Amino acid sequence: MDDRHGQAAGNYEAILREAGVRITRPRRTILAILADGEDHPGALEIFRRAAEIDPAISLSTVYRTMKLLEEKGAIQRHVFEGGPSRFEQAAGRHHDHLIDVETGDVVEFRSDRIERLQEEIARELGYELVSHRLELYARRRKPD
Amino acid sequence: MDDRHGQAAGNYEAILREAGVRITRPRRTILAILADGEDHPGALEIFRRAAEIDPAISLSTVYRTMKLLEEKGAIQRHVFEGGPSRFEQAAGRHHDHLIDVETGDVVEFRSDRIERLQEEIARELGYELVSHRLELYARRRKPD
DNA sequence: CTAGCTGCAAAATATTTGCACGAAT
DNA sequence: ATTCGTGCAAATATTTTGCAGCTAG
Repeated sequence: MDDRHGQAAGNYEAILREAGVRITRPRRTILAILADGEDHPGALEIFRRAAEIDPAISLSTVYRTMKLLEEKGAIQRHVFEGGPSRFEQAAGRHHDHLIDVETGDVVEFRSDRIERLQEEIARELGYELVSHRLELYARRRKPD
Repeated sequence: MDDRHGQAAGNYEAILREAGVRITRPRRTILAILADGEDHPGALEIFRRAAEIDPAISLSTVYRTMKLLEEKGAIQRHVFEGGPSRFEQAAGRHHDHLIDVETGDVVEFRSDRIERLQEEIARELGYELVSHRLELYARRRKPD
């Protein structure tokens, strides 16, 4: 079965444990939310969802945990046009994002051709590619 | 001759005048800086350069002017990873950016192939492309 | 036990805005 | 003259941090 998410929750804990980091109550709560989410929530949204489970949790802890997870490579941070940071599980292979400009929804996609072209361009300019960011801002096509 | 910049300064004024906007001292100062710059300065950097010419200028005015110019389509705003907004003249044809992760320098490039692929991907996903953002974060290749 | 976490409040960063005065048309 | 723009200070939004108490290992 494709229990990508339930699996990922355990995976997060494993990653943190291995890094010698304590598994605390707030962290477990946040991890569960990340593992559950099909979307790309921001810090505040994660905080809201976490507060429902454990009202004692603080926004600072959400931010601290996100930073920690990002450093450990467990999640990825995205900053789409004019908005706050939003997060997603790092599990799965690399992909880029299409953002629905009307709803804010995010669609993931991947193009090996574009990936290759990027490497090529960087090389041509005398650089070594470290990372990249490709975002398509688009509007759902109406069948006219 | 390729007096892209001197020309652009006048161009800015024309754009603003046409929009029924007053050409004031601070605006003229900021416009001159934009027209001059070969780089992608942020609001604070523009403010610093402007203050050298006219110490009375305020940071608010820089922000207000940038917003105005952006609305009029005279400049483009970029928000690169983890930094404040940076601006560039909208003149010239579309291009993407490679950011030197060590120095923050920006190299402009353009790839018709990538442009086409993006259109294609959006269409395949059932969307109509509105705009996009492609940034390559890279490090200068050392000749080993 | 005790180093690492947490919540809270305050700071930091980037940007926007209300207001009374001054300048452009 | 009148409207629009400015500087200043205060407000906003997002994220980070100092600190004293709490807790996981």
